[in-house]
Amino acid sequence: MAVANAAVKIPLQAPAAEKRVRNRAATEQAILDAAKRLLAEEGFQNFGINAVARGAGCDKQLIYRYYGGLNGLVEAIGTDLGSWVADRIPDDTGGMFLLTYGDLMERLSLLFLDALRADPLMRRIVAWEVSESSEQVRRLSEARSRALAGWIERMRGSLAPPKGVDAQAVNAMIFAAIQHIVLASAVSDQCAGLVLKNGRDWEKAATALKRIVRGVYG
Amino acid sequence: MAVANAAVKIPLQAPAAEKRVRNRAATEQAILDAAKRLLAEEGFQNFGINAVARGAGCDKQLIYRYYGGLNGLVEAIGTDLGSWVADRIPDDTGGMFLLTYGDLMERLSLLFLDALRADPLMRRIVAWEVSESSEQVRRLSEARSRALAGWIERMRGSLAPPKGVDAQAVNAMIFAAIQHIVLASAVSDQCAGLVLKNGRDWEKAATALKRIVRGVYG
DNA sequence: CTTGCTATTCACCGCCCGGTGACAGATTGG
DNA sequence: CCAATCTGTCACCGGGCGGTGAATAGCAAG
Repeated sequence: MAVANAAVKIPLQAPAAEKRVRNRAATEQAILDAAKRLLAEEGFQNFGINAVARGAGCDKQLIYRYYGGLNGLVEAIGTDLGSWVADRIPDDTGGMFLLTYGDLMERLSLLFLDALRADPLMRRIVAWEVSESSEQVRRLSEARSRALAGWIERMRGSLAPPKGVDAQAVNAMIFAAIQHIVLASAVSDQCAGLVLKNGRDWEKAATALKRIVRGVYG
Repeated sequence: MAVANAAVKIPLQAPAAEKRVRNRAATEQAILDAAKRLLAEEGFQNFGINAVARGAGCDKQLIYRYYGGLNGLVEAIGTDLGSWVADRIPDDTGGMFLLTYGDLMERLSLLFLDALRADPLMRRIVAWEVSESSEQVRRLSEARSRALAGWIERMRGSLAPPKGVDAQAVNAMIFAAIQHIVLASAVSDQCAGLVLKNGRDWEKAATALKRIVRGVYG
């Protein structure tokens, strides 16, 4: 009764309903999309040539041809990141008047918190950043950093931080806190003993964040 | 003059100067040490049965026999973590009188910052925690969390947080900030645009941290 | 010495990975 | 029509992984 030949292939991906059309641009896009999807959903751990090719429903050879391998593909993701960020974080003040630097930082913090919570790809990239120091991830990290810095710069306008406070260091701390708390919660629904499951939990976190910002910038 | 047989073994690890003595306890310890060393130095990415066995200079079969596989070994690392923490973070107040909750949190923050900076194993574990949600890492995470909570509890003594502040949430933010900034700096010498190379850079970070704590707790 | 027991090693399996060379079908230009 | 080119597929390689069954080397008691 045993199956004669062991190698029964299971069609894991791309049920083949749609026939592959010969179209390089579309294939490139499919590969890039698959890469982003895979990274966002599975994380960087199982991110590889074979997995991306499977996800894109094409042969891995095409990834070498069109992107020059994984490195090039990751770089392409990085290039996308700019517009990606711009699409997901509002650029205006949301109809509020930001009178003080404290107003600004409070708003930036909360926006960044929500944006990161809602963006699995960005989360995976941040997790990657703190886990590995390869050239690949460094490029990605720089792209992300640039996009973020640009956003902050645009929002800042002409507001200047108060004297006597090392705003750069303090802000780095604040953004670090946001990133870590979001990463930790995405993986285990808690961070340093603080449960972060439902909306009420996150309200507490947001309140704490505001308190910290206001404590420093008034 | 070529060597007849191709398989010239290069003695990568354990130069064989010391002959393996038949001693189960010692071997178990060697395996555990190798695992911790490997995890601390290489990170969780290439952490596996084969690598640990190589590092310990013994056969991987022994890891299965003595620890029941990688899971058991990781669990053993977790068990160690309690004493590990106790050895590395001072338990007393360092001769200072902590009069207020702000005093306490300032001191805890700085101690934790330094301890984490000095402990690569702990850093790798934290990075692991935010990158993967397997059962393995969950155990490790819990062990770390417990050890840390115990330490804080011991240090806290009878000091109570001020009313009107959600100390748990705020503290989670503060510890999150510390963890992320240390992780990021360990990998890329910077975090959110803030350079963190030499001691002066870290003084800035510490000052910012104090400012944040004092801003909240006075 | 022989008989066990225990610690340790060895050989091997199947699997998936990254990477490459050769091939097949469509499209285009002369 | 043929030839060149482009897009896409396939088969294969070496290597490392996790995992397992069997053999071997040292010790201890009888």
